[in-house]
Amino acid sequence: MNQEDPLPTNFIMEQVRSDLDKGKTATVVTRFPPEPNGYLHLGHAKAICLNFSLASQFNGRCHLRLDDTNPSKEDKQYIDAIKRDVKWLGYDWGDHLYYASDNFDQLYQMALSLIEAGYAYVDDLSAEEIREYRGSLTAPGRESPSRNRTREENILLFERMKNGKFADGEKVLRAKIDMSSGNINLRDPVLFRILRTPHPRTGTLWKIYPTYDFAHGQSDAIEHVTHSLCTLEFEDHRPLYDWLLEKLPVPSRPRQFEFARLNMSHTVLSKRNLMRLVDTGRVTGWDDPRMPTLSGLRRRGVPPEAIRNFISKLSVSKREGVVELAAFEFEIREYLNQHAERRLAVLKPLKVTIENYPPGKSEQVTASNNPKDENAGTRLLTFSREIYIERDDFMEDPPKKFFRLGPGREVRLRFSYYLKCKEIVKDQLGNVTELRCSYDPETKGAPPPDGRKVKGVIHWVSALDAVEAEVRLYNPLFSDEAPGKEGNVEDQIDIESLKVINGCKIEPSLANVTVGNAIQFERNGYFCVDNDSRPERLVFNRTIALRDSWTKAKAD
RNA sequence: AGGGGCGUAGCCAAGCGGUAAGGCAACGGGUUUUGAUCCCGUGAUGCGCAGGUUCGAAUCCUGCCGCCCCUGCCA
Repeated sequence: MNQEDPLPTNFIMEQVRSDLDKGKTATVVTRFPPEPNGYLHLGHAKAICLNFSLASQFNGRCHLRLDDTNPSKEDKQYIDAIKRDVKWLGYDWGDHLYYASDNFDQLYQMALSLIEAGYAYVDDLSAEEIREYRGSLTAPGRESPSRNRTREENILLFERMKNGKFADGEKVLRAKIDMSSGNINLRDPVLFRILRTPHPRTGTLWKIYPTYDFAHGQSDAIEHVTHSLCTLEFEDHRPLYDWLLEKLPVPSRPRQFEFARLNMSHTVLSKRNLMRLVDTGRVTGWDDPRMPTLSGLRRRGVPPEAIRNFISKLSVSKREGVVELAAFEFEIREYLNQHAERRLAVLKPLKVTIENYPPGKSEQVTASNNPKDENAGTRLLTFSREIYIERDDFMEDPPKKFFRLGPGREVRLRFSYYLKCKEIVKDQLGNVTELRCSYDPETKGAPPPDGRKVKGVIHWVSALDAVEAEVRLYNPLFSDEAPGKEGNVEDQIDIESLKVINGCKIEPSLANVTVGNAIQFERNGYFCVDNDSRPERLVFNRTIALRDSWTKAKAD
């Protein structure tokens, strides 16, 4: 994964370069440390790309570390999903898969050494009391009565915590730092807590678990991580991160650097909100194609390359902002335009009978698979007397700038002939049910001898070999720019975010497309086969529509 | 008694004392058998505000203002 677009420089790269130049470190080791308590989303993608590409640019390495220090929230199912998603994004951690839980024993020993050094103590205070003693943002905290226990007593108590002699929450191990610090993280933070919940990996072996603050920096040190990247809300934790590394017998000295997390318009990117959407059943699951999860984007047909390009163009800074959805959509189209093969598919079919084309006759026309890629080759399409065109490509009473079909109008059928509308057939309700047209046999793949021009080119499918399919059209989950700012996200879902169309007529070659392949339905958008698709019932997802200046112009 | 961050175009963002990169969006124009793609063009006399230092300031100094984060035994 070395061949990415050149990354714009950013403050973290500059830091690394300078550390290398000054000899502060010989190699670069980063890590992506998700907690296995949910599915990865676009926000994680930023962290993944950042950590992996930073390491690869400097010929270092990036670890995947599952930060599994809280068994009450974590679950095994998430671990596999996380690994699968990171791989799908295009990154490889090689042999460097780690778990914070691998370090439980070492962390316990380190805690012991902190106690020995007089920097930690077992506290009897309840959770509520600790909160009370902590003080407030503007008032200093008070020292716990347990703060001055002897080392011996602390060690004994800590051992008993470990051996399950106390109930959950009865005691905690705290660092002894400064209850009057302006930084609340330094007011004797909790290092270990009692939790009888079985752990997905260590089972019932442990009755106590380290907190994030105690586990993270030390795990970084144990893995010899050099640059530990995290998001802005951990800036306040850095003094504690450094304090622990200084006091503990650690094998290396990692440093923490913070960057702004990704926010995107019309999207929610917090585990809490995504979980709500899933739990309330407002989406079909974590992999609903409308979800900004990696599994959702994958099912939607968004190529991992597009995600990587998007992230790499964002650059990295400490400014909290909101990236417009359009910037992401641009990268999806950009990639798909180069790589997706083109096919003809009629979403809302309108039957056309070509009166001057002999009944029973058919012929083949050649169609380019991808004008952007000569190697993609060509394919043959059947042309016949009866075809389907898009309902939206016909208007009985067209406005001035409408270039498509209308009574007496002529257009080109893509890759084949000129077609002229002679007559409209309607049902009793006045709905247009069929068009009777004529074609010009002298226009097959070439301009007519008389040089007349048509402005419109429309797609079509022969009634002879068209295949039926279901197509699911997606729009952003939220029409609101900043969903969830107030109120519940699940109540803000745009009902237009999913439209299912049945009875679409698509060219037969589309029946052979497999999951994971991107296809452009010409003039419509980029599509992929959904997991729900079966040979007898094809289902396609629209990844994203083509840019459309026509409907935009119409709206003005 | 508070602590930690951040302010450059609608959005993202370079810039590191020498006279405001780039991308997205938007808007014009051209090409086109996808109203797509592609190509060309248009935007900050000004960098949160006010002072100061300097020949010269988005960059240095001072003071304001605005926004975000922190009082889980979550991460």
